[in-house]
Amino acid sequence: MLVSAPPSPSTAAPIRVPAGTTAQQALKDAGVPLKGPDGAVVVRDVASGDLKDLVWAPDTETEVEPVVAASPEGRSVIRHSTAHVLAQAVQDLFPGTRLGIGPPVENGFYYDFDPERPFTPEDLKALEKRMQEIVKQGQHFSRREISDDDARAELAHEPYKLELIGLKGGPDEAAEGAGVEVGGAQLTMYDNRDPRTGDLVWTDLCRGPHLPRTSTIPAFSLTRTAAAYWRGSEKNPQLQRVYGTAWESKDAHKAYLEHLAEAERRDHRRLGVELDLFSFPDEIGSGLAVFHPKGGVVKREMEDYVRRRHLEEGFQYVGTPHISKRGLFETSGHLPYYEETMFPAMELENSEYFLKAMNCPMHNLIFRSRGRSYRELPLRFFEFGSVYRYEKSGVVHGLTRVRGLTQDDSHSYVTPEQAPGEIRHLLSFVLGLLSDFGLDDYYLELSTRGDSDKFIGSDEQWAVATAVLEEAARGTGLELVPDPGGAAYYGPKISVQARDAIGRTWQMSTIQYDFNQPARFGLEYSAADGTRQQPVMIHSAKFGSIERFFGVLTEHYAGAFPAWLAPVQVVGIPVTDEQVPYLADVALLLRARGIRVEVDDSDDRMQKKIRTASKQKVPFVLIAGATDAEAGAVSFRYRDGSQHNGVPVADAVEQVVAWVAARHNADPAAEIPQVAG
RNA sequence: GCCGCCUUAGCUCAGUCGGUAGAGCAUCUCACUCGUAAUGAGAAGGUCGUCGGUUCGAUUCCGACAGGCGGCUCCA
Repeated sequence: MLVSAPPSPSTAAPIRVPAGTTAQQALKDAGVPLKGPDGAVVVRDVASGDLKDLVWAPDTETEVEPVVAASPEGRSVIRHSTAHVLAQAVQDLFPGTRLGIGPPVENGFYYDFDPERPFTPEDLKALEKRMQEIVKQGQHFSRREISDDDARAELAHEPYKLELIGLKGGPDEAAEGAGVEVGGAQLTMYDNRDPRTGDLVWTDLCRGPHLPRTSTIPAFSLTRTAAAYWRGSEKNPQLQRVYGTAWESKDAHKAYLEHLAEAERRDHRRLGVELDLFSFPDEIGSGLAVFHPKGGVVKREMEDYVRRRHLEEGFQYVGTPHISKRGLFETSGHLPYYEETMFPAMELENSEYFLKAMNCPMHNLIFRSRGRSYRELPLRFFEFGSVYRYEKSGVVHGLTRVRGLTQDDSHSYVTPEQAPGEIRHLLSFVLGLLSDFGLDDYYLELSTRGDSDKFIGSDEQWAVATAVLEEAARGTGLELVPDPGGAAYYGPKISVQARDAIGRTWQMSTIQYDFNQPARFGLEYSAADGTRQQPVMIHSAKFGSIERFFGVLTEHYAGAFPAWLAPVQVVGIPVTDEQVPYLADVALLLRARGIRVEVDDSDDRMQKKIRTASKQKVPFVLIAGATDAEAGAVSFRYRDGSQHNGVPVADAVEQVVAWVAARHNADPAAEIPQVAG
């Protein structure tokens, strides 16, 4: 929670606040700005580390540090105060609406409500307008300590708040975000007061701190409404959540909205249609994608490269069917945990068959198909395994959450001694693979066992497995984020979170250490001393799923795929019809070298053809008019609009071939020297 | 699965206070032959998501279902 984050290292020298003086006055006297992005919005009590309102006046002389608007904590305070303004607006416009909680979140805030009826988009506009009025009024946020009993009396009409009072000071599981309401031992109310009359306008149970006045909120907007379960559990009633965003300046607000617009432009679902890559026909079913020829090219290039790299890294390509009898998933232990998320069984010949939701059990059968020797280990099986998962209807989302997907799945069978080395090997392999595709900014997450009883195996086994993974992860020097309780039931995992071109993170690769399935399948190998030993199994998916990775790559490149992945790498555009045969000959030369090339011989004008090629994000456009044809040359137009005119055909072919063969992820452009051959 | 919203031509969207519909782009045809992001003209294209109900009459109102969108929950 940002509000209670440790002091940031950039804070200036502490400021002395004399007893009985407000922090605000002390800052003012010290010349600390109180306006703008660099102005202080709250202060930190240096001794306790707690954040305090600017109007706070300590009883004894105290040292404080200013917390400025344009800092993570400052933004949280702005957002939290904006959430209060939203709640006030809601209760103004929709009297009788009960309040849930309203914490700051990444990039904004939300507030949960229990209204008479759900909010409409028009309601949102009206609320935003009312909020602007409240902001303009400059109401004071005024802190007031209150006893539990008094709070219960005062909030008798707010059942959700009453529930929070009962949870006060408890662990964070009270409710995500509840800490901002009832975080400390002493309950406090925040009264919003009219700046002129001092009249009480509105009040809310809140821990604070807050901005001094509503008019100190620099910029905000409401973004969407949604339902959310009270205290995050689907067993509880659903409340109406209103999301908003708030920033330290109008510029920062604008930049964030622009970021959202950019994300929308990059949305792979939109680009999938525009670039004719894939679709989700209703007739097939929700969450089941078909890849069109152009998407098929990208997918095949991805697969070809990944398959090749696996073979180079010592994996053996295997193949397994899409369905199997029930017993297999009972042996693996998956069924008790995942039957509900598997497609229902089909009954035939007195057996129940399931569409497979994971590949590992079948790989185990390949391992077990004959006796294995320690000399074979590490034994690495890999395939593009298609699995089907009955994802709940509300979670299916483009290519990133589907019901039919293909995992680039591998299982390494190793001796316990080999496990650390194999995990290091896998980690460097997946990181290399991701950067080959242009994703080279990532951090790692270590998912470990939680308290729930879904996890099988002994504490000691988990401890060993977790230690092995953690050591390998630390060895990469990358940031490692803990994820307690996030492990699979059979073992801990490392996942790679990659940041894309606009800073969003996606879970990609996973590496899991599994001591359970080898036991359940009775896997064994003959050791050097002739004894039979149980191998350790290491699961690894590099892309996670081909579909998801396709979607992420599409968004990362905004549809402008690197030349080596581009569905169409070269489009030939004749200035007039006369150059069509000439360009057709050039295309033949390129095609003979494996380049995907088309000649636009439609009866559009040349400018239109250039526009079409640009919109299709083709990396190389080769233009030829009479001048070029006579000179045996072509003119390059690159994706950024730059040109390179009069290039001899042989050189042009070599340039394209070399660029593609090098698998550059950057865009070719005129300024980049193109080395022939 | 839950809550809300949405579904009209291949795509993006107008429209009909209940009398079976329109634009731009894309497609096709014709003319134009042009040097770096839209040449012009014309044509074709929709049982208005599906199934029921109300009605003389439903794309429009109501219901169910399917699909989509935004969240929540979930995500081996």
